Amino acid sequence: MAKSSQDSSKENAHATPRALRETTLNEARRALILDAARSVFFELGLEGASLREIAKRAGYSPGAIYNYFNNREEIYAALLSESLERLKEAVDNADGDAAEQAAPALLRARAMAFFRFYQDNPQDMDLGFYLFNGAQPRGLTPQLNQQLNDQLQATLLPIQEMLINLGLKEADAVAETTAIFAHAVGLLMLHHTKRIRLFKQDAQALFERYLDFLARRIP
Amino acid sequence: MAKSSQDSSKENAHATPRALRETTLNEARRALILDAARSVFFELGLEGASLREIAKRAGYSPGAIYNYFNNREEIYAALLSESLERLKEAVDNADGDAAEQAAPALLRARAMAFFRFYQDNPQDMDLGFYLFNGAQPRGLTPQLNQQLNDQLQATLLPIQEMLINLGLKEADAVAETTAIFAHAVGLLMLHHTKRIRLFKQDAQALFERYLDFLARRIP
Amino acid sequence: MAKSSQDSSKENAHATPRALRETTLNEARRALILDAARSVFFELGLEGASLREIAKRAGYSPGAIYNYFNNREEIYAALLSESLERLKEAVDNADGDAAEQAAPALLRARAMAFFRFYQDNPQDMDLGFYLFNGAQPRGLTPQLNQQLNDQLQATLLPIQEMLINLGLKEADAVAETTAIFAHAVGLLMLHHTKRIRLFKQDAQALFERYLDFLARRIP
Amino acid sequence: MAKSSQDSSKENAHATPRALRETTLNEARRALILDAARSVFFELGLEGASLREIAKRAGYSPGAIYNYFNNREEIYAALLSESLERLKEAVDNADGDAAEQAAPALLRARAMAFFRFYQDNPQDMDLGFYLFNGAQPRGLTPQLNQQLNDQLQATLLPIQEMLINLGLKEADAVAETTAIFAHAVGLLMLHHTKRIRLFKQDAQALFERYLDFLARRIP
DNA sequence: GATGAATGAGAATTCATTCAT
DNA sequence: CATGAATGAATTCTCATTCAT
Repeated sequence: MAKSSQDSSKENAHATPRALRETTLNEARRALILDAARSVFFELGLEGASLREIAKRAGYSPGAIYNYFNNREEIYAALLSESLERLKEAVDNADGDAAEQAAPALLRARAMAFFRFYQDNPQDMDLGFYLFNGAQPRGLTPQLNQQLNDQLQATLLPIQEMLINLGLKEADAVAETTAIFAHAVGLLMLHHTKRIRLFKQDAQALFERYLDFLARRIP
Repeated sequence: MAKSSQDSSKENAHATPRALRETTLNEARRALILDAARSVFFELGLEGASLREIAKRAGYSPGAIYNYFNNREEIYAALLSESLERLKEAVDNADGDAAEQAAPALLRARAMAFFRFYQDNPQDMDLGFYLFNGAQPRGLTPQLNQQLNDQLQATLLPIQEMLINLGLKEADAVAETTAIFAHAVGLLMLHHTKRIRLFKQDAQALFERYLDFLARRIP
Repeated sequence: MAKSSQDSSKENAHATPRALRETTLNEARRALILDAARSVFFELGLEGASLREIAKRAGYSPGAIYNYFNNREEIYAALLSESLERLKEAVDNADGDAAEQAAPALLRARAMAFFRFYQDNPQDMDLGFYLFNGAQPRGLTPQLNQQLNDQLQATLLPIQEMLINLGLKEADAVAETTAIFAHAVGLLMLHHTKRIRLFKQDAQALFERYLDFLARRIP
Repeated sequence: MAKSSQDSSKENAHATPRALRETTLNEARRALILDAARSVFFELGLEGASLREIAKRAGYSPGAIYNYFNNREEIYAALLSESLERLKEAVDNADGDAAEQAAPALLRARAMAFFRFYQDNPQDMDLGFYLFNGAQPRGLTPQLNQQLNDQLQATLLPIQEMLINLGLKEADAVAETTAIFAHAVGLLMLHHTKRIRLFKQDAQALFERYLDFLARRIP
């Protein structure tokens, strides 16, 4: 089944050459559709992102899409999942040269990586808001919904870990992580909708300011 | 020009009795439509809020609506404007019995009033997100957009004033107001989309926590 | 509301000239659509009878149809209802010159009228089979279903009355009416599907034969 | 020519061992598909019986089906053919313990067997109506159509024989057989569509009543 | 023989908006 | 002012069938 490409690496373990080739092809085509979907979504936004348009850009007839996805929402879910993967990578790689540095520096690096990812990729935020709207977005199976939730949480783990590392108790670390997340989200909203201009403020500067205050609270 | 009734008070300044009567009638009918729109929007959400449904509830035919609004978005804008009025009222009345209290208490009361308004009225948040998405939402004239922006800012003024009152410089007060706003928005997003459950946190508690830390920074 | 034209005669009782004109126009347009639907249904059968095709033949866009009918099934229901009206008329008028005749002659005249109606109008049979398929055809409200059932029954009443007139007890008359109905339906099926050719028989002759035997049983 | 497997016994007469094996295999696979089709058809009805679903249940890909049938209708034809076989079997076996009984009892037993078969297997009736609709159903070759007609006729032969046995002339026996067939079909229609409820009658009781009257006419 | 990707036509609805009346 | 009929474009999704592999 082409439709469940998630862990194809394992599935391919003992595949025949032919099956392997087909799976690979399939994934390439799935990726093609996802690329088209992303481009549509980013250019035309939610409203313009119709199956027709996605199919057209992918060079497919509308019906063909259903060989790779069960419905429109699943495409978005796949897009979001992939976006969260990139986010996770961004946060995981935040330490970079600073890997040897002290915990406070690492905390800041990771939080900033999170912030910068969404600051630099506004469309990824839209994606998240679209699908994270409501407890269980229509069209998504509970499994898919759960998976996306898990991915989101995994993304924030490196920040939480560092807070614990800095001496916070588990409970406090979770609360603080949530607060950091919320603060970032709020600022990013203001930033991307340009409402922040009303206050003549800069989102990134404000987020750094928040981290400054945080650093003072956690010695 | 029945369609731009916003500042009708000024327009009416030198109106003839007949024109005045008509304008008044017009506004009453506009209000009727807005009532219908609000009820639709609150009951069925954005998706279900079709012009037809609004017209039906207002006792009008679909076409008649266009005598009062240029398009569907304008109705939403009017709804949002009215929502912002209610928000402003909520914040302005926050002092309540505490009016005689010290500045820190007032700051907290006002910030909490803002937070609570959106916590208790999720639909008002939806409205805001729908129209505040993007620099100049489709279907809205720059004037209308500006007006909504102004209303939003006016809403936060009481908080900013109190920060100045507490000794912050104008610039710092604006920054802090923005930060409070952002933090509230971020938490409210997590709250209404129920994502906050992932972290097993409570939005209001976290917001109060934020205000606690703020109070320590501003003695 | 144009959509419930059923008892428009009563509704029009005290209508203003304008309302009257509009109602009349409306019914004419409804009739236009029904004509188109009938022609589609009769030419292309069930499968080809799409809303699109009906709209095209009626000179309407697909969406316009929905001003007159709530869905596709309702059109068919209206078609069937109208067909049953014609059937009823045929049976009611069966006595004709024979009105003065003896009961046995009248019974035969009525039964034959029923039979002939469906023999001469095969499409009306298709219509009936389509909508009378299953206890409550999808898309039909219970009310509509009930109405059609009632119409069907009313159609057979003149036959039943005559059987009572001939001395049958109520219960026997109902059973016999049902049997006559079933026999007619069975023969008509064989006739219209041309299966009767296999037996080199003539449907009408067989039905008359059935009535002959019946006459002998009921002296 | 795998696709016209109907009289494979003759075709195999002088087949090479290899061809024989292949033909046998083929028929087994055809049967597999038919089993799947039957299960789909009985579970989901005509509407839900898509080629895809049939293929899935048969463990085939959609395309593979076309190696065994030229189109969807042909599958239904095969299903109907098989249904008629079962019907024939039911009628042929009707005599049962009554085989030694008098002709009137046998006539009744056979007619009732016919009736009961369709009363107990509504889906077999649907199948028949689907394909016996119109002189030469779409998608069916004249040959196939002829074959199904023959099968249907063969089914009624035991009844006709018994009528002759009871003294009816050939012509009368055919007419009476047709009438019995029609009466059964009409009642079964009323029964399966539940219309018979309108008259508060029982289909089987009415059919027995018909046979009672018939018995009196044929001493 | 079998696959399954792809087509292309088609399905019923919905809706904001326009405009003659 | 108000009507409501009409448009026309759009929506997602389904399916029998074909065909390169």
